[in-house]
Amino acid sequence: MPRQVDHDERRRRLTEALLRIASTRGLRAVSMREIAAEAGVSLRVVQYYFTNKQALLESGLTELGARMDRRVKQRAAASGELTPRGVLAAVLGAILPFDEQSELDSMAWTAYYSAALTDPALAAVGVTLPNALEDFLTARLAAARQAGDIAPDRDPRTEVAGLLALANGLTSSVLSRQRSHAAATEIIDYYLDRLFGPAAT
Amino acid sequence: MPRQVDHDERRRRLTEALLRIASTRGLRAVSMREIAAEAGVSLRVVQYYFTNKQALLESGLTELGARMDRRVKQRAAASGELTPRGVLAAVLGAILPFDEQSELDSMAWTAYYSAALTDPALAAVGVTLPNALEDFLTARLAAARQAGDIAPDRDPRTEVAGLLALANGLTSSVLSRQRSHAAATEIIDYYLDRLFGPAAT
DNA sequence: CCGGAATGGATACAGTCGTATCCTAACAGC
DNA sequence: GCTGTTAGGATACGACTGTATCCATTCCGG
Repeated sequence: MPRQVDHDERRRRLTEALLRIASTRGLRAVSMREIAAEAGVSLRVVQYYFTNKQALLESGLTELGARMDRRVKQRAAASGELTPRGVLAAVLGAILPFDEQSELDSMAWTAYYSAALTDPALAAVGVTLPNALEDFLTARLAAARQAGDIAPDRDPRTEVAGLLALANGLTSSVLSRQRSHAAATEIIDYYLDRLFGPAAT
Repeated sequence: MPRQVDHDERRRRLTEALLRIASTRGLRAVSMREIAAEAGVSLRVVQYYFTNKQALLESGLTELGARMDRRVKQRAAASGELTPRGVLAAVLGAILPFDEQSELDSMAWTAYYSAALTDPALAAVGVTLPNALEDFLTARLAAARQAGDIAPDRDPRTEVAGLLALANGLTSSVLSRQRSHAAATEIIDYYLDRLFGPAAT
Protein backbone atom coordinates (compact mmCIF):
# COMPACT_ATOMS: atom_id res chain seq x y z
CA MET A 1 0.00 0.00 0.00
CA PRO A 2 1.77 3.06 -1.22
CA ARG A 3 1.26 6.67 -0.27
CA GLN A 4 -1.41 6.04 2.29
CA VAL A 5 -3.73 9.02 2.52
CA ASP A 6 -6.38 9.90 5.08
CA HIS A 7 -9.53 9.42 3.05
CA ASP A 8 -11.83 10.97 5.61
CA GLU A 9 -9.69 14.07 5.78
CA ARG A 10 -9.67 14.39 1.97
CA ARG A 11 -13.42 13.95 1.81
CA ARG A 12 -13.88 16.55 4.51
CA ARG A 13 -11.82 19.07 2.58
CA LEU A 14 -13.82 18.45 -0.57
CA THR A 15 -17.11 18.69 1.28
CA GLU A 16 -16.03 22.00 2.79
CA ALA A 17 -15.10 23.30 -0.63
CA LEU A 18 -18.53 22.25 -1.89
CA LEU A 19 -20.28 24.09 0.94
CA ARG A 20 -18.19 27.20 0.35
CA ILE A 21 -19.40 27.30 -3.24
CA ALA A 22 -23.00 26.44 -2.38
CA SER A 23 -23.26 29.16 0.25
CA THR A 24 -21.74 31.94 -1.82
CA ARG A 25 -22.83 31.11 -5.34
CA GLY A 26 -25.65 28.62 -4.84
CA LEU A 27 -26.01 24.91 -5.46
CA ARG A 28 -26.37 25.49 -9.17
CA ALA A 29 -22.80 26.76 -9.27
CA VAL A 30 -21.56 23.51 -7.74
CA SER A 31 -19.85 21.31 -10.29
CA MET A 32 -17.18 18.67 -9.94
CA ARG A 33 -14.61 20.95 -11.57
CA GLU A 34 -15.55 23.94 -9.42
CA ILE A 35 -15.15 21.89 -6.29
CA ALA A 36 -11.78 20.69 -7.49
CA ALA A 37 -10.65 24.26 -8.15
CA GLU A 38 -11.98 25.51 -4.81
CA ALA A 39 -10.19 22.71 -2.97
CA GLY A 40 -7.04 23.19 -5.02
CA VAL A 41 -6.96 19.68 -6.42
CA SER A 42 -7.58 18.09 -9.80
CA LEU A 43 -10.90 16.84 -11.08
CA ARG A 44 -9.66 13.30 -10.77
CA VAL A 45 -9.19 13.64 -7.03
CA VAL A 46 -12.81 14.68 -6.59
CA GLN A 47 -13.87 11.68 -8.62
CA TYR A 48 -11.54 9.45 -6.69
CA TYR A 49 -12.96 10.22 -3.27
CA PHE A 50 -16.59 10.49 -4.25
CA THR A 51 -18.12 8.00 -6.64
CA ASN A 52 -20.86 10.41 -7.65
CA LYS A 53 -21.87 14.02 -7.67
CA GLN A 54 -24.92 12.82 -5.77
CA ALA A 55 -22.75 11.30 -3.04
CA LEU A 56 -20.88 14.58 -2.79
CA LEU A 57 -24.11 16.52 -2.44
CA GLU A 58 -25.37 14.21 0.27
CA SER A 59 -22.09 14.54 2.10
CA GLY A 60 -22.50 18.31 2.02
CA LEU A 61 -25.94 18.12 3.55
CA THR A 62 -24.75 15.71 6.23
CA GLU A 63 -21.94 18.10 7.11
CA LEU A 64 -24.37 21.00 7.32
CA GLY A 65 -26.48 19.02 9.75
CA ALA A 66 -23.44 18.18 11.84
CA ARG A 67 -22.45 21.83 12.01
CA MET A 68 -25.91 22.89 13.10
CA ASP A 69 -25.88 20.18 15.73
CA ARG A 70 -22.52 21.39 16.98
CA ARG A 71 -23.71 24.97 17.13
CA VAL A 72 -26.79 24.04 19.11
CA LYS A 73 -24.84 22.06 21.68
CA GLN A 74 -22.13 24.68 21.92
CA ARG A 75 -24.60 27.49 22.49
CA ALA A 76 -26.59 25.50 24.98
CA ALA A 77 -23.41 24.73 26.89
CA ALA A 78 -22.14 28.31 26.70
CA SER A 79 -25.32 29.82 28.07
CA GLY A 80 -25.04 27.30 30.84
CA GLU A 81 -28.70 27.70 31.66
CA LEU A 82 -30.56 24.64 32.62
CA THR A 83 -33.95 26.29 32.71
CA PRO A 84 -36.38 25.22 29.99
CA ARG A 85 -36.47 28.75 28.68
CA GLY A 86 -32.68 28.87 28.56
CA VAL A 87 -32.56 25.70 26.50
CA LEU A 88 -35.21 26.95 24.11
CA ALA A 89 -33.53 30.33 23.73
CA ALA A 90 -30.19 28.67 23.07
CA VAL A 91 -31.54 26.29 20.43
CA LEU A 92 -33.61 28.90 18.64
CA GLY A 93 -30.71 31.33 18.82
CA ALA A 94 -28.47 28.73 17.25
CA ILE A 95 -30.87 28.31 14.34
CA LEU A 96 -30.77 32.00 13.47
CA PRO A 97 -27.66 33.10 11.60
CA PHE A 98 -25.63 34.97 14.23
CA ASP A 99 -22.19 35.29 12.67
CA GLU A 100 -20.65 35.10 9.22
CA GLN A 101 -20.11 31.37 9.23
CA SER A 102 -23.57 30.49 10.47
CA GLU A 103 -25.02 32.86 7.90
CA LEU A 104 -23.12 31.11 5.13
CA ASP A 105 -24.29 27.77 6.45
CA SER A 106 -27.87 28.98 6.56
CA MET A 107 -27.62 30.01 2.94
CA ALA A 108 -26.32 26.60 1.99
CA TRP A 109 -29.04 25.01 4.10
CA THR A 110 -31.68 27.01 2.27
CA ALA A 111 -30.27 25.94 -1.08
CA TYR A 112 -30.35 22.33 0.06
CA TYR A 113 -33.84 22.66 1.39
CA SER A 114 -35.26 23.73 -1.93
CA ALA A 115 -33.25 21.10 -3.77
CA ALA A 116 -34.63 18.45 -1.41
CA LEU A 117 -38.18 19.31 -2.49
CA THR A 118 -37.42 17.67 -5.83
CA ASP A 119 -34.74 15.20 -4.74
CA PRO A 120 -35.96 12.41 -2.44
CA ALA A 121 -32.44 11.28 -1.57
CA LEU A 122 -31.57 14.71 -0.21
CA ALA A 123 -34.91 14.95 1.54
CA ALA A 124 -34.18 11.73 3.40
CA VAL A 125 -30.86 13.09 4.65
CA GLY A 126 -32.26 16.51 5.46
CA VAL A 127 -35.20 15.69 7.70
CA THR A 128 -33.12 13.90 10.31
CA LEU A 129 -31.87 16.92 12.22
CA PRO A 130 -35.07 19.00 12.27
CA ASN A 131 -37.04 16.03 13.52
CA ALA A 132 -34.50 15.27 16.22
CA LEU A 133 -34.54 18.90 17.29
CA GLU A 134 -38.31 19.00 17.49
CA ASP A 135 -38.46 15.80 19.52
CA PHE A 136 -35.76 16.96 21.89
CA LEU A 137 -37.39 20.31 22.56
CA THR A 138 -40.83 18.81 22.90
CA ALA A 139 -39.59 16.44 25.57
CA ARG A 140 -37.93 19.32 27.41
CA LEU A 141 -41.04 21.44 27.29
CA ALA A 142 -43.25 18.59 28.40
CA ALA A 143 -41.00 18.19 31.41
CA ALA A 144 -41.24 21.91 32.07
CA ARG A 145 -44.99 21.71 32.07
CA GLN A 146 -44.86 18.84 34.52
CA ALA A 147 -42.67 20.94 36.77
CA GLY A 148 -45.09 23.84 36.57
CA ASP A 149 -42.74 26.17 34.71
CA ILE A 150 -45.34 26.83 32.06
CA ALA A 151 -49.10 26.87 32.13
CA PRO A 152 -50.67 23.39 31.95
CA ASP A 153 -52.96 24.41 29.08
CA ARG A 154 -50.02 24.74 26.69
CA ASP A 155 -49.44 21.88 24.30
CA PRO A 156 -45.67 21.28 24.19
CA ARG A 157 -45.70 19.79 20.68
CA THR A 158 -47.64 22.71 19.24
CA GLU A 159 -45.52 25.26 21.05
CA VAL A 160 -42.28 23.72 19.83
CA ALA A 161 -43.53 23.33 16.28
CA GLY A 162 -44.55 26.96 16.26
CA LEU A 163 -41.28 28.20 17.70
CA LEU A 164 -39.20 26.17 15.27
CA ALA A 165 -41.26 27.36 12.33
CA LEU A 166 -40.87 30.90 13.63
CA ALA A 167 -37.10 30.53 13.86
CA ASN A 168 -36.94 29.14 10.33
CA GLY A 169 -39.10 31.91 8.95
CA LEU A 170 -37.01 34.53 10.73
CA THR A 171 -33.86 32.95 9.33
CA SER A 172 -35.26 33.45 5.85
CA SER A 173 -35.96 37.10 6.50
CA VAL A 174 -32.53 37.66 8.00
CA LEU A 175 -30.82 36.03 5.03
CA SER A 176 -32.73 38.21 2.60
CA ARG A 177 -31.82 41.29 4.65
CA GLN A 178 -35.42 42.06 5.43
CA ARG A 179 -34.57 41.98 9.08
CA SER A 180 -31.45 42.20 11.23
CA HIS A 181 -30.29 39.46 13.53
CA ALA A 182 -31.11 41.67 16.51
CA ALA A 183 -34.68 42.23 15.33
CA ALA A 184 -35.16 38.49 14.85
CA THR A 185 -33.82 37.72 18.31
CA GLU A 186 -36.17 40.29 19.73
CA ILE A 187 -39.15 38.60 18.13
CA ILE A 188 -38.10 35.24 19.49
CA ASP A 189 -37.73 36.67 22.98
CA TYR A 190 -41.12 38.25 22.57
CA TYR A 191 -42.68 34.86 21.93
CA LEU A 192 -40.72 33.19 24.71
CA ASP A 193 -42.02 35.84 27.09
CA ARG A 194 -45.49 34.98 25.94
CA LEU A 195 -44.87 31.33 26.70
CA PHE A 196 -43.05 31.53 30.01
CA GLY A 197 -44.41 34.80 31.22
CA PRO A 198 -42.38 38.02 31.03
CA ALA A 199 -39.25 37.03 32.94
CA ALA A 200 -35.92 38.80 32.52
CA THR A 201 -33.24 36.69 30.87
CA MET B 1 -47.71 43.76 -40.09
CA PRO B 2 -48.35 40.10 -40.81
CA ARG B 3 -49.81 37.45 -38.58
CA GLN B 4 -50.31 39.68 -35.57
CA VAL B 5 -50.03 37.66 -32.39
CA ASP B 6 -50.88 38.56 -28.82
CA HIS B 7 -47.44 38.84 -27.30
CA ASP B 8 -48.66 39.09 -23.74
CA GLU B 9 -50.69 35.95 -24.11
CA ARG B 10 -47.72 34.08 -25.57
CA ARG B 11 -45.48 35.27 -22.79
CA ARG B 12 -48.03 34.23 -20.21
CA ARG B 13 -48.19 30.73 -21.64
CA LEU B 14 -44.44 30.42 -21.58
CA THR B 15 -44.23 31.76 -18.04
CA GLU B 16 -46.81 29.24 -16.91
CA ALA B 17 -44.86 26.44 -18.55
CA LEU B 18 -41.76 27.64 -16.73
CA LEU B 19 -43.55 27.60 -13.37
CA ARG B 20 -44.93 24.15 -14.02
CA ILE B 21 -41.41 22.85 -14.48
CA ALA B 22 -39.97 24.82 -11.57
CA SER B 23 -42.61 23.59 -9.14
CA THR B 24 -42.42 19.92 -10.06
CA ARG B 25 -38.77 19.45 -10.98
CA GLY B 26 -37.07 22.49 -9.53
CA LEU B 27 -35.49 25.59 -11.04
CA ARG B 28 -32.44 23.61 -12.05
CA ALA B 29 -34.59 21.62 -14.43
CA VAL B 30 -35.71 24.80 -16.16
CA SER B 31 -34.03 25.27 -19.51
CA MET B 32 -35.12 27.10 -22.62
CA ARG B 33 -35.70 23.82 -24.42
CA GLU B 34 -37.65 22.30 -21.54
CA ILE B 35 -39.92 25.31 -21.42
CA ALA B 36 -40.47 25.06 -25.16
CA ALA B 37 -41.38 21.38 -24.85
CA GLU B 38 -43.67 22.01 -21.88
CA ALA B 39 -45.45 24.81 -23.74
CA GLY B 40 -45.60 22.78 -26.94
CA VAL B 41 -43.65 25.24 -29.05
CA SER B 42 -40.22 25.38 -30.60
CA LEU B 43 -37.08 26.71 -28.95
CA ARG B 44 -37.13 29.67 -31.29
CA VAL B 45 -40.49 30.83 -29.99
CA VAL B 46 -39.18 30.95 -26.46
CA GLN B 47 -36.23 32.97 -27.65
CA TYR B 48 -38.49 35.19 -29.69
CA TYR B 49 -40.70 36.28 -26.81
CA PHE B 50 -38.02 36.50 -24.14
CA THR B 51 -34.67 38.05 -24.91
CA ASN B 52 -32.99 36.16 -22.11
CA LYS B 53 -33.32 33.23 -19.81
CA GLN B 54 -32.92 35.78 -17.05
CA ALA B 55 -35.92 37.75 -18.32
CA LEU B 56 -37.92 34.54 -18.37
CA LEU B 57 -36.93 33.74 -14.80
CA GLU B 58 -37.89 37.20 -13.62
CA SER B 59 -41.21 36.92 -15.39
CA GLY B 60 -41.82 33.67 -13.52
CA LEU B 61 -41.19 35.29 -10.17
CA THR B 62 -43.41 38.24 -11.02
CA GLU B 63 -46.21 35.85 -11.94
CA LEU B 64 -45.76 33.96 -8.68
CA GLY B 65 -46.11 37.21 -6.78
CA ALA B 66 -49.23 38.11 -8.72
CA ARG B 67 -50.78 34.72 -7.95
CA MET B 68 -50.06 35.08 -4.27
CA ASP B 69 -51.54 38.55 -4.30
CA ARG B 70 -54.67 37.24 -6.00
CA ARG B 71 -55.00 34.43 -3.48
CA VAL B 72 -54.70 36.78 -0.54
CA LYS B 73 -57.36 39.13 -1.87
CA GLN B 74 -59.65 36.29 -2.87
CA ARG B 75 -59.45 34.65 0.53
CA ALA B 76 -59.91 37.90 2.35
CA ALA B 77 -62.98 38.62 0.26
CA ALA B 78 -64.36 35.10 0.63
CA SER B 79 -64.13 35.09 4.41
CA GLY B 80 -65.87 38.44 4.30
CA GLU B 81 -64.69 39.27 7.78
CA LEU B 82 -63.77 42.82 8.40
CA THR B 83 -62.39 42.19 11.86
CA PRO B 84 -58.61 42.55 12.24
CA ARG B 85 -58.36 38.95 13.22
CA GLY B 86 -60.31 37.90 10.16
CA VAL B 87 -57.97 39.77 7.88
CA LEU B 88 -54.89 38.30 9.56
CA ALA B 89 -56.29 34.79 9.45
CA ALA B 90 -57.17 35.18 5.78
CA VAL B 91 -53.77 36.48 4.77
CA LEU B 92 -51.81 33.94 6.79
CA GLY B 93 -54.10 31.19 5.54
CA ALA B 94 -53.43 32.30 1.98
CA ILE B 95 -49.68 32.01 2.52
CA LEU B 96 -49.92 28.40 3.63
CA PRO B 97 -50.34 25.89 0.80
CA PHE B 98 -54.00 24.87 1.04
CA ASP B 99 -54.67 23.13 -2.28
CA GLU B 100 -52.68 21.50 -5.03
CA GLN B 101 -52.08 24.66 -7.02
CA SER B 102 -51.02 26.75 -4.07
CA GLU B 103 -48.71 23.95 -2.98
CA LEU B 104 -47.08 23.87 -6.40
CA ASP B 105 -46.71 27.64 -6.29
CA SER B 106 -45.17 27.46 -2.84
CA MET B 107 -42.62 24.99 -4.13
CA ALA B 108 -41.74 27.29 -7.00
CA TRP B 109 -41.59 30.20 -4.58
CA THR B 110 -39.16 28.30 -2.37
CA ALA B 111 -36.97 27.52 -5.35
CA TYR B 112 -36.98 31.17 -6.32
CA TYR B 113 -36.25 32.27 -2.81
CA SER B 114 -33.07 30.27 -2.59
CA ALA B 115 -32.05 31.35 -6.08
CA ALA B 116 -32.57 34.97 -5.09
CA LEU B 117 -30.00 34.61 -2.33
CA THR B 118 -27.30 34.47 -4.99
CA ASP B 119 -29.04 36.47 -7.73
CA PRO B 120 -29.57 40.16 -6.94
CA ALA B 121 -31.91 40.70 -9.90
CA LEU B 122 -34.29 38.04 -8.62
CA ALA B 123 -33.97 39.35 -5.08
CA ALA B 124 -35.11 42.79 -6.23
CA VAL B 125 -38.22 41.33 -7.82
CA GLY B 126 -38.93 38.98 -4.93
CA VAL B 127 -38.95 41.36 -1.97
CA THR B 128 -41.77 43.50 -3.30
CA LEU B 129 -44.70 41.36 -2.27
CA PRO B 130 -43.52 40.32 1.21
CA ASN B 131 -42.76 43.92 2.08
CA ALA B 132 -46.12 45.11 0.83
CA LEU B 133 -47.85 42.38 2.81
CA GLU B 134 -46.00 43.26 5.98
CA ASP B 135 -46.79 46.96 5.63
CA PHE B 136 -50.43 46.29 4.91
CA LEU B 137 -50.89 44.01 7.89
CA THR B 138 -48.95 46.28 10.19
CA ALA B 139 -51.23 49.19 9.33
CA ARG B 140 -54.28 47.03 9.94
CA LEU B 141 -53.02 45.87 13.30
CA ALA B 142 -52.04 49.36 14.35
CA ALA B 143 -55.60 50.45 13.64
CA ALA B 144 -56.88 47.49 15.64
CA ARG B 145 -54.80 48.56 18.59
CA GLN B 146 -56.16 52.09 18.32
CA ALA B 147 -59.67 50.67 18.35
CA GLY B 148 -58.88 48.64 21.44
CA ASP B 149 -59.21 45.23 19.73
CA ILE B 150 -55.81 44.17 21.02
CA ALA B 151 -53.83 45.07 24.10
CA PRO B 152 -52.01 48.38 23.83
CA ASP B 153 -48.70 46.84 24.91
CA ARG B 154 -48.44 44.84 21.67
CA ASP B 155 -46.16 46.24 19.02
CA PRO B 156 -47.95 45.81 15.67
CA ARG B 157 -44.77 45.66 13.61
CA THR B 158 -43.26 42.96 15.80
CA GLU B 159 -46.47 40.97 15.90
CA VAL B 160 -46.86 41.04 12.12
CA ALA B 161 -43.23 40.19 11.50
CA GLY B 162 -43.52 37.24 13.83
CA LEU B 163 -46.74 35.97 12.31
CA LEU B 164 -45.43 36.25 8.76
CA ALA B 165 -42.23 34.46 9.70
CA LEU B 166 -44.33 31.82 11.39
CA ALA B 167 -46.45 31.33 8.29
CA ASN B 168 -43.36 31.05 6.12
CA GLY B 169 -41.75 28.55 8.44
CA LEU B 170 -44.94 26.51 8.58
CA THR B 171 -45.13 26.56 4.80
CA SER B 172 -41.67 25.00 4.70
CA SER B 173 -42.68 22.24 7.04
CA VAL B 174 -45.89 21.55 5.13
CA LEU B 175 -44.01 21.34 1.83
CA SER B 176 -41.54 18.87 3.27
CA ARG B 177 -44.41 16.79 4.68
CA GLN B 178 -43.29 17.30 8.24
CA ARG B 179 -46.67 18.70 9.05
CA SER B 180 -50.14 18.65 7.51
CA HIS B 181 -51.98 21.73 6.37
CA ALA B 182 -54.46 21.24 9.19
CA ALA B 183 -51.72 21.11 11.81
CA ALA B 184 -50.19 24.29 10.46
CA THR B 185 -53.53 26.10 10.49
CA GLU B 186 -54.00 24.99 14.06
CA ILE B 187 -50.70 26.51 15.08
CA ILE B 188 -51.57 29.79 13.41
CA ASP B 189 -54.93 29.89 15.17
CA TYR B 190 -53.14 29.14 18.38
CA TYR B 191 -50.98 32.22 17.96
CA LEU B 192 -53.89 34.38 16.85
CA ASP B 193 -55.75 33.36 19.98
CA ARG B 194 -52.73 34.47 21.94
CA LEU B 195 -52.81 37.83 20.24
CA PHE B 196 -56.51 38.61 20.25
CA GLY B 197 -57.55 36.59 23.22
CA PRO B 198 -59.25 33.20 22.85
CA ALA B 199 -62.22 34.18 20.73
CA ALA B 200 -64.15 31.87 18.46
CA THR B 201 -63.60 32.57 14.76
C1' DC C 1 14.50 -4.99 -4.96
C1' DC C 2 10.60 -5.60 -7.15
C1' DG C 3 5.61 -6.61 -8.20
C1' DG C 4 1.36 -4.66 -7.31
C1' DA C 5 -1.87 -1.73 -5.09
C1' DA C 6 -2.85 3.26 -4.02
C1' DT C 7 -3.08 7.81 -5.79
C1' DG C 8 -3.89 11.15 -9.03
C1' DG C 9 -2.64 13.78 -13.70
C1' DA C 10 -4.37 14.18 -18.52
C1' DT C 11 -7.64 13.57 -21.68
C1' DA C 12 -11.85 12.02 -23.93
C1' DC C 13 -16.80 11.30 -24.39
C1' DA C 14 -21.52 12.17 -25.17
C1' DG C 15 -24.97 15.45 -23.58
C1' DT C 16 -26.97 19.74 -22.52
C1' DC C 17 -26.76 24.51 -21.95
C1' DG C 18 -27.81 29.59 -23.59
C1' DT C 19 -27.45 32.12 -27.51
C1' DA C 20 -26.93 33.39 -32.44
C1' DT C 21 -27.79 32.91 -37.26
C1' DC C 22 -30.05 31.75 -41.52
C1' DC C 23 -34.00 31.27 -43.95
C1' DT C 24 -38.90 30.69 -45.00
C1' DA C 25 -43.61 31.52 -44.53
C1' DA C 26 -47.46 34.69 -43.55
C1' DC C 27 -49.83 38.82 -44.30
C1' DA C 28 -50.84 44.43 -43.83
C1' DG C 29 -50.19 48.59 -46.44
C1' DC C 30 -49.20 50.70 -50.71
C1' DG D 1 -49.49 42.14 -56.75
C1' DC D 2 -45.42 43.72 -54.82
C1' DT D 3 -42.88 44.88 -50.57
C1' DG D 4 -41.36 44.82 -46.06
C1' DT D 5 -42.12 43.56 -41.49
C1' DT D 6 -43.49 39.82 -38.21
C1' DA D 7 -43.50 35.09 -36.70
C1' DG D 8 -41.10 30.95 -36.22
C1' DG D 9 -38.59 26.45 -38.15
C1' DA D 10 -33.89 24.50 -38.50
C1' DT D 11 -29.47 24.39 -37.28
C1' DA D 12 -24.97 25.72 -35.44
C1' DC D 13 -21.67 27.44 -31.98
C1' DG D 14 -18.73 27.23 -28.08
C1' DA D 15 -18.90 26.43 -23.30
C1' DC D 16 -19.78 23.43 -19.73
C1' DT D 17 -21.65 19.23 -17.58
C1' DG D 18 -20.89 14.31 -15.18
C1' DT D 19 -18.47 10.36 -16.02
C1' DA D 20 -14.98 7.10 -17.93
C1' DT D 21 -10.46 5.73 -19.38
C1' DC D 22 -5.59 5.58 -19.86
C1' DC D 23 -1.38 6.09 -17.83
C1' DA D 24 2.34 7.65 -14.69
C1' DT D 25 3.85 7.95 -10.34
C1' DT D 26 4.61 6.49 -5.34
C1' DC D 27 5.89 3.32 -1.99
C1' DC D 28 4.62 -0.97 1.25
C1' DG D 29 5.13 -5.98 1.75
C1' DG D 30 7.31 -9.91 0.21
